[in-house]
Amino acid sequence: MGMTLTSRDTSPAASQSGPVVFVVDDDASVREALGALFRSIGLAVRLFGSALEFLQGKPGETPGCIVLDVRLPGVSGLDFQTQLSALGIHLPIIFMTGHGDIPMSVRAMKAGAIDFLAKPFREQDMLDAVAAAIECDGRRRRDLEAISNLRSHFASLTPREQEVLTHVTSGLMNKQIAAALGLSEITVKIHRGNLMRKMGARSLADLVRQAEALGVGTPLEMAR
Amino acid sequence: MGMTLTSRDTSPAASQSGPVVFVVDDDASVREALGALFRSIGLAVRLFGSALEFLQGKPGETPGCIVLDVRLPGVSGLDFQTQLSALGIHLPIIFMTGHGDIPMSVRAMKAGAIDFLAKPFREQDMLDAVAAAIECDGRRRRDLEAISNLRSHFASLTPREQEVLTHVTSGLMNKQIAAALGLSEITVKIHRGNLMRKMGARSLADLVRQAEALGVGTPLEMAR
DNA sequence: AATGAACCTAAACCAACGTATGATCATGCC
DNA sequence: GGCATGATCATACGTTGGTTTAGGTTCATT
Repeated sequence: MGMTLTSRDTSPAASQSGPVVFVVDDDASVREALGALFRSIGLAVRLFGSALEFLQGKPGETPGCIVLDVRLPGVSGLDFQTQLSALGIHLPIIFMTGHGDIPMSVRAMKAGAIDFLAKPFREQDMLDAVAAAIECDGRRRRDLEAISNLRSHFASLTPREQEVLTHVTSGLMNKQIAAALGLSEITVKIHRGNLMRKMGARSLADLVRQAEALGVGTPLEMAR
Repeated sequence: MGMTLTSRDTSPAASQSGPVVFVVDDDASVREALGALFRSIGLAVRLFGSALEFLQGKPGETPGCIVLDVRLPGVSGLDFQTQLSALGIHLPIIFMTGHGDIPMSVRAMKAGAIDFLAKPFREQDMLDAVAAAIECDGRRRRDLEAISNLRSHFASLTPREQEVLTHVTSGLMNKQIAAALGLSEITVKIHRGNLMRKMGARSLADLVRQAEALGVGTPLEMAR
């Protein structure tokens, strides 16, 4: 097969199709074999010969996972894992290697890899790992989107409203918040009503949970 | 930060001394060498020649970690890891092996092992792993104790109070709770006041956070 | 100059919350 | 029987929460 670069799949709707398996391996035959394997179960695939090539694409938005050879031209797969993390690309990684050792695999797993397969591996093991990785990425993305929504709601609050929110979710009464911020109680009530509406919180319990997810308004550990 | 608590493992007051390293290896010379190593930095050590021997002691209460050879008489170290988990013994495990392979190490790490060291390893690596494991166990125990306190508080509530708590932390008003439980509003107020006192919650925000930690009173995912 | 956004406040009002006080009833235990 | 506990309800009172209406300021943008 002369195809060396990205083999964009037939499906044109690359936006919201499904999870994609990014295969990064310098051995073209391995790439192609893996590509065929994943396509055989209906997964979209993109193939890359190096880390740089992979970065040239714009991953990170697309859901899926990375199948990564430890030995790459240029950087090592382990270092690449670190780079990706630093770049904010948190796609689950499945490592594979022909000449790996235990410390290598342990380092990869400690750094969050989903799996680490020594060549030769059974195809089923790879498929299982990819399935787990995609499942994991899906969960991560759902969680991320949930708190992203929360954050945008929080960002839509005025500074004052944000202050009031943190005080409210800390369990302070309107009177106390007013004193803390140098306001009258009625003003606090106004802000409070506004922020409840903007945050889409239908009860104080709602708001506290949202604040918990956002990491705001929990000043001290609860007593006892 | 080595807490230089005396290695008086002789004393029967094993209650609140410090973290203990449980070494499980069938090779007596390895056991002794590890024992000496850990004692040299002020850690308490207990040595075992087999998994059974280890279980004969009463671990699980004592904070610390396990240093475990993969090859053991009887069960394999990996299987033993599973057994311990099933037994509710969640001490962090550091594996070591002279004849391990990558799948073995990956399985161990996936099952939650702190580290997996191939012999021969550097002493410093083992010490680092043990330090990390003890730190991890400390965190786990602190978290566990916190929610254990919460649970005992929750258990001290009467059935009715528990019901009311879940409804309150779901964001319902007293009136709605009363309707849901077939009570009058005043009765709900009574229960509510009592449970706030018993739970040691000084505000509704407090209570919601406690309920969150307990996993009660979060009926539906928040809208939007 | 005008507009709008964010901020602040007040008066008035109603709903919700919380805590007494006092009482009834059933259960289980000594 | 006597006792404690849990559960229930009522009346009453005071506090807290929340909205509406009706103002006011400052500041940046238009």
